[in-house]
Amino acid sequence: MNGTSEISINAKNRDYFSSVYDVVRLIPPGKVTSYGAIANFLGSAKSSRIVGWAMNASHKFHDVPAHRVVNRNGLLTGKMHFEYPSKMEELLKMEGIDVSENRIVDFENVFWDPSEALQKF
DNA sequence: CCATTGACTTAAG
DNA sequence: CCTTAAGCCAATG
Repeated sequence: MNGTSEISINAKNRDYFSSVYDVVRLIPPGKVTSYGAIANFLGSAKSSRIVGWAMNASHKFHDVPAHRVVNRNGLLTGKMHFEYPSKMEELLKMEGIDVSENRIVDFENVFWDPSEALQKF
């Protein structure tokens, strides 16, 4: 079989990466969360950078709404990694989230904390 | 195994 | 609000 490389990547990253993707997939439309919140929910609050690492590879997984993950200030720090820089902002506004100057407007009101919304598994 | 990197976060000035 | 610096940890070469 020739498609084993992609599968092996998935298998190798299954532990942490897949857990991150699971959480991101559960973010309700119109809500956002932060890298640190995801890391905290997964039990490793200091691995927020690893969550960003996982998101960098999330392009392979079409079900992951990466635009709903921002940094703890509500800044769209990952926008440069989309197909084009304004894509992230467009996707957010399409869900009713207002964005101004690369920042989520009323960030605390649209913030979705997986630790409160989800049961730990 | 060592050095570098990074879609983070916190603290300090 | 701005920039630096340090801590952090997995991936990458």
